[in-house]
Amino acid sequence: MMAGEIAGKEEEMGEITDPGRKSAGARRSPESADAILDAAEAVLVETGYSGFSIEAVARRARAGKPTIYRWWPSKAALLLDVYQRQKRVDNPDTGNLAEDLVGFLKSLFAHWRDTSSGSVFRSLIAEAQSDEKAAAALAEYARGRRIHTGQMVERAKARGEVAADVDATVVADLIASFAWAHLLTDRLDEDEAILRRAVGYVLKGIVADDAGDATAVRRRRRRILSRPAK
Amino acid sequence: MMAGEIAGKEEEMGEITDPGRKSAGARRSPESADAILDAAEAVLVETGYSGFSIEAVARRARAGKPTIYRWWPSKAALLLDVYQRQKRVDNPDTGNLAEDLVGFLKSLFAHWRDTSSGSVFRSLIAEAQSDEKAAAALAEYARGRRIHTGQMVERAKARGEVAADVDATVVADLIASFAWAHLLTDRLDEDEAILRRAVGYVLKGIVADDAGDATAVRRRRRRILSRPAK
DNA sequence: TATTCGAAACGAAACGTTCCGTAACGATAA
DNA sequence: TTATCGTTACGGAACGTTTCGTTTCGAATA
Repeated sequence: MMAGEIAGKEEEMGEITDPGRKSAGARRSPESADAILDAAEAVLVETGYSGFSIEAVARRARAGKPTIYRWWPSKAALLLDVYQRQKRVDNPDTGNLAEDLVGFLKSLFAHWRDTSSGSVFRSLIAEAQSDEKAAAALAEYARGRRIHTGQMVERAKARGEVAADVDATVVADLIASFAWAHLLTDRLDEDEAILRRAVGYVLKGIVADDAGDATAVRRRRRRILSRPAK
Repeated sequence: MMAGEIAGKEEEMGEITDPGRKSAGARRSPESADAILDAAEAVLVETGYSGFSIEAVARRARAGKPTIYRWWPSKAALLLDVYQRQKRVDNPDTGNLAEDLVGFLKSLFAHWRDTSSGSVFRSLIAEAQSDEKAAAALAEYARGRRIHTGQMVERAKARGEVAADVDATVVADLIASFAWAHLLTDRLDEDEAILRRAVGYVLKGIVADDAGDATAVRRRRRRILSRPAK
C-alpha cells in the first residue's frame, strides 16, 4: 500500500490494541479521514496546486491540523492518498497493440483532463522533487505502473505480434514518459493523430524501408537465416 | 529570450533611458545580477529544492530581496535564468541515428547528474505546476528543444536512414519525455543497455519480423509497389 | 536631482507543534 | 447491569518560526 510507505501507518483506524496501552480509547473517525481526503481534492480543484496547503484543507474539511498530521506526515502523503482513491485507467485489450496503446493514452489523457486526477498527479510529481519520501513513493508507484502497462505488450508478445525479446517495461516506460511529459506541459488535448504517430514509431520504428545497404542487408540475412531453421 | 517571457524585462541593466525618467540615476549592477544567479545555483545545490527560497538566495548573495524581485518576479523566473546560463547539451552527429540518440541521452543524463542543471531543471518543472507563467515558459522552452533535438532525426532523413514522412518532433518528444521521466524519478544512472533498447525500439520498432500475416503481407506489398515507381 | 542598492521592517500566510475542553471507547469495579 | 476510570481522538486555538511580497530608509551612483 502506497500510503503505508510514506505515512508508516501501522494501525488502521485505531482497531489494533497496542499492549503498551491501558485502554483502547476513542476510535479514529472514518468520516474525518474521508472529509479530509474530499477536502484535499476540492481545494486542489478550486485553487490549483499553488493554493493547496494543509491549512486550506483543514479549513475546508473542518478538521484540526493535528488530525491531518496524525495520519499524513506531509502534503505529498495526502496527495498520494487522494490519487490512490481515484480510479485507475484500465488497459485496453483489443487484440491489436497499436489500438491498445493509443486507447490507453487517450483514456489516460481524458481521465487526467476530465477529473481531478491530472491535477493531483502533477502536484504529486512536483512534491516529489522536494520531498524524498514522496520521491521514493512516486518511483515505486511508477515501477508498478510500468509493469501493469507492460502487460499490453506481454499479451502482444504472446500473440506473436511483438518480438519475444522485447522488454515490455522499457516500452511501457516510453509510453508512460510520453504521457507524463504531456501532463506536465499542459498538452492533454493532443491530437489523436499525434498519439497514433508516436505509438506507431514505437511499434514499427522509423527507419526507412531501404535505409542504407547495411540495414537492408541485415534484414535480408535475418530473413534467410530464420526460414531454414523453421 | 526565455527570461524576458516571464520577467517582462524591457530594460537591460538600466542602459536605456526612459523618457519618463528625469535622470539616468545609478546603473544596475551586473555584479549583483551575477551574484544573485550564482547564489541561486549554490542554494539549490546545497539545500535542494525544498530549501530553495528567495530569502535564502538574498542572504547568500548579500542582496536585498527588493533587488531580486525587481528583476525576477518569481522563484520560477530566477530558476529559469539559472538554467539558461548553463551549457546546453549538443546534438551528436555521428552519421548514425542510433548512436546520435544514445549519445544524446547519455550526455544529457551525465549533464543533469554531474552539474546543478538537473536539480535546476526538475525544480523548474515542479514550479511550472503551480505558476502559470513558468508553465508557459517551460512549454515554450520544451517546444524549442523538440525542434533542436529533432535535427538529429532530420539529418537521418536527409541521409535516407529514416523514412521521409517521419515527424522529427514527435520522435524528439518521445526521446525527451523518456529523459524527463528519468530526471523526475531519480533514474539518471540508467544502464546504457536500457537507453540502447529504448532508442532501438523507436528506430526499429518492436513488432515481430513475421508478426501476423497482415503485417508481413503489407510489408511485401509496400516493397513491390515502391520499386516499379522508382 | 533621480535612480539603484542592501538592510530593515511590515503584515499576511503557512508551517508543524502544543495545549485545551469535549467526546468516544474499552476495562474494571460495584 | 450501570457507573467510573484511564486512554485516545477530535476540532479549535494558540504558538514560534519561516517565508512571502512589499514598503521604507539612508547611502552610493550617475
